[in-house]
Amino acid sequence: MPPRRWIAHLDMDAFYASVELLRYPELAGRAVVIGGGRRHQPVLLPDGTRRFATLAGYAGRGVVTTATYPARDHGVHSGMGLMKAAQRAPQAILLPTDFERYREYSRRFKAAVAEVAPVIEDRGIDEIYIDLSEVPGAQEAVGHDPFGGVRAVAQEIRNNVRRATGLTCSIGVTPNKLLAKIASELDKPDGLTVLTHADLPARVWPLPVRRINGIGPKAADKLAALGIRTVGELAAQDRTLLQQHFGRAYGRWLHDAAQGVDDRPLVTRGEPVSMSRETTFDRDLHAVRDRAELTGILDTLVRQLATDLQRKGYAGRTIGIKLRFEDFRTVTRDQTLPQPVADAAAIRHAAGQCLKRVDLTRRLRLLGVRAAALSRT
DNA sequence: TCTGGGGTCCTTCCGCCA
DNA sequence: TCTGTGGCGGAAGGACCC
Repeated sequence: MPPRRWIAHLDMDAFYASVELLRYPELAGRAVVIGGGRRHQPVLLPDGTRRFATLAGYAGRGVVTTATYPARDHGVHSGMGLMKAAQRAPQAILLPTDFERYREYSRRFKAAVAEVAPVIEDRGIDEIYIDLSEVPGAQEAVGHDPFGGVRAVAQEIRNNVRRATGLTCSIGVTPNKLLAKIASELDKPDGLTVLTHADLPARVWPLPVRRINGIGPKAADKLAALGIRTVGELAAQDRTLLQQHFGRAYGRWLHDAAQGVDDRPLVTRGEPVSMSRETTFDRDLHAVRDRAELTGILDTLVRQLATDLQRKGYAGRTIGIKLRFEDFRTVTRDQTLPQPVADAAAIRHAAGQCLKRVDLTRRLRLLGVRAAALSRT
């Protein structure tokens, strides 16, 4: 008999916030929000304690990157504007993001997982998929629990992550990536959920369609307009009807997803496709009136991108810019060059050419530079 | 008080060419 | 030669995700 396929999805619990709590243990149990700019660093007082900024009176354009669970209880969620978060939880502590530190903990937890199960798909800084099918013991029953073996393996992974980082995570273990991603959220934080297809009607079908990875706000709205709100309601739909409304490929995928069907393999990381730098201004800028300031920002972004490319050993043949106007409309312009480039002067020149092809009547809120069609140098 | 920054992938359109 | 078709690379936009 072929081994049963067991795919785990591991998600670190409130990752950035939890890393910050490791260095500021006095904040444990408090509403803490990570986000905003460089300001709002904690200040070390003469008596050895620290003074933290709070959300009260926050002014500016930032959004919440992560919130601790107590902050979430006040209705604060990632992606929310900090101004709005300040209204909901003015007493919450505000900390700036420290990506260097999060990346370090990310490396640590992934190494801890790899000691137990080496087949890993990277899905960003705080989550991974793991193939447990071939891990010794994973296929065995334990006592009356037919899935006791794989449960034990997942628990061992959780213990190892905890030992290596001091952090908790949540794991979902199922026959595929789609269900594993859903399952890891069912018992968050610090949870372990094992599901098979037999559990679908009871555990997955009652969930809102948004819980399916790949159904975003647009698709969810469109489904709601058809009276489809839960995964179960989606599962009950006729495939051809879904294809009529969502196109052949996406319609079929929706239908499969609701049945828990997903045979995508794990992708053990390949080469990057693009690299970019972008920034949102403190205030909207006008192409003519604020020309000097815009030029300075563009030069900085170009230099950062060139540094990133060179440090990682890549060059890009397609250089592009991204502009966001005051009304949030976004445009991009690309230029493909005869040869890949990685130096600031060449990127700057190409970006300048792209910029000429945009109507710059409206004021701008964001500027970005991108290199694609990457090759190793 | 609106709405960050870094990505991936997909679709559509267009020009070029066989 | 005319017309059609289809592949392909590049460009633009959009949806989605962490």
